[in-house]
Amino acid sequence: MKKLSQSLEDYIEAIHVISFTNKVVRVKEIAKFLDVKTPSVVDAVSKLTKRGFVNHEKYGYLELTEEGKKRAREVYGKHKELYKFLTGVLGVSNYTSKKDACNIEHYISKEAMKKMIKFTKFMDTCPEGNPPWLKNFNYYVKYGRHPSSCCKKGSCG
Amino acid sequence: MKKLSQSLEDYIEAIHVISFTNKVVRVKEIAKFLDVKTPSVVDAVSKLTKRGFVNHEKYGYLELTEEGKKRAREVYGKHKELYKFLTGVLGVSNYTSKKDACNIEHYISKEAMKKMIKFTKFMDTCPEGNPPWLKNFNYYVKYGRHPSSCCKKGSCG
DNA sequence: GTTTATAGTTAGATGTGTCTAACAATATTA
DNA sequence: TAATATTGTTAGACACATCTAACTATAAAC
Repeated sequence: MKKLSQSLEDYIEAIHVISFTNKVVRVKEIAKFLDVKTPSVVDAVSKLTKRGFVNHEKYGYLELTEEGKKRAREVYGKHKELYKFLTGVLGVSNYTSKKDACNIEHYISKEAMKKMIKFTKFMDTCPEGNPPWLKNFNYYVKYGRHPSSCCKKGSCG
Repeated sequence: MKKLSQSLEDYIEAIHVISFTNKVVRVKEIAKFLDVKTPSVVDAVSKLTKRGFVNHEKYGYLELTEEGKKRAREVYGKHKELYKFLTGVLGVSNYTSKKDACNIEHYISKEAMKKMIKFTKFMDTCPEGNPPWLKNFNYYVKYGRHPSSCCKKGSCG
């Protein structure tokens, strides 16, 4: 897989996400989305075009190539899963989880990501519904100790 | 708290960690530790000196100021906690956990870090010892399904 | 169909972080 | 203590990512 800087990955991801809601993607939209000025976008897009991730006709619309889409799905997939884990498992606020996911998505390994996804799924597929250990963790966060029922009578870890 | 780039944080952390085992810290050691050339170290150290994180006499030894030590402990603390979480909770390999911790330590928020530390502690202080949910998670990773005992007879989430 | 507004581009500057090559200071050792 | 080896520094180059200001192309309005 070709190496891309965090910055270029962000541009690809931005194009991907913008195209969920907009029929076409324009330079200006990307600038707004990433909070940068348009010349920065033009620069980045030109690099991405050269490297085969983006199609772009001068003064026209932008779109991801197949390779670009693939990469965007990878990065955005990590984003979503990180967000789910941070909010759903650790109970981090939505705002912070989003920010953290935006950063961490560029750095976390495939291996760790897989395990994290597994963990979220392990939680979501609990036969009991809301898993006892999650309730116990939330209790632990709130009161700084395990609930008295925790691990007594084999109730939960 | 003053802002520092990932790179400069790495230099501070390197000085901190090297000083665990070496009486004195030298430019060459940092270069080896971070796998960069010595001019890069000199550059970074000069910036850190100007900004009050490092004391350095030309051609002499290096040491962190009080502010530098404080920052180093913060960053390295995150590193250790991330490592513990990745290996201990998610079961990521030692090698990958170390690499991931090295990157993520610069980006993760205080809020998420706090929750993550809580979670590790929640695991470590389980009255049962090894928490049932962790065993169940490992089972889930291995076999792709919850063990039959899971959440039956109130055994565990 | 001109004029005006909007969007996109180019040129040039800045800041960061890295490198190689050449040079300077300290440490080692003969 | 003079020669040599090691370590540290400086100078200059390059890549990346951003910006402002000036310019150009397309779109909208009159």
